[in-house]
Amino acid sequence: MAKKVLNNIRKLRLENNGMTQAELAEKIDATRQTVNAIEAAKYAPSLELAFKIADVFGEPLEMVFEYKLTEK
Amino acid sequence: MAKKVLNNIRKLRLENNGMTQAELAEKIDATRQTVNAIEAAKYAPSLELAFKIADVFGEPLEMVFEYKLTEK
DNA sequence: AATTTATGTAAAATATTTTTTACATAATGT
DNA sequence: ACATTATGTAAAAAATATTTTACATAAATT
Repeated sequence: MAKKVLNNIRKLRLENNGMTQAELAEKIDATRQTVNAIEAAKYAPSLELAFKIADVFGEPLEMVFEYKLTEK
Repeated sequence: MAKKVLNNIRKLRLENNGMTQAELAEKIDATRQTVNAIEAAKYAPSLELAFKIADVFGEPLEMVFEYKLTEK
């Protein structure tokens, strides 16, 4: 009933030569802990961070993050 | 040299029967002041709010918000 | 001209995101 | 087996987003 922000970060990291969380963090000027939390969907990133992450993978934002209905 | 989050909210509001800031705010469960600030790019919204706004206009997020190099 | 509606703005309070520091475990390499 | 690298997690502080309350002006309506 409620929409949630989902992401494909882990999949994209692994597809990109197994980029580590720390490497991704460095590329977006954030910390490893932030990447870890966002990837685990502990919280959603700011729009700016979301754009930076999508840019790293050369994907449109909506290929990385989706706003979707989730069962409970 | 720096990228910034730009938006087309005003344009989209006007195209949608001149939807007011207050009406948009209500549809996304935010306040009129928040819509006003985001529209004026005083700050960028959370990713979730950004998705909600895009949904109201039936547009993909990247049609509403762009992360672009800005002169100056 | 007077009234109502829409927008701009601001300060303080609250909520959320991000950093910093730190430790623990899992996975990989030597 | 040992050492190194990657990931998970947590608590407190800092930064940023959002609300609340309030007032001011602009624009539209009667």
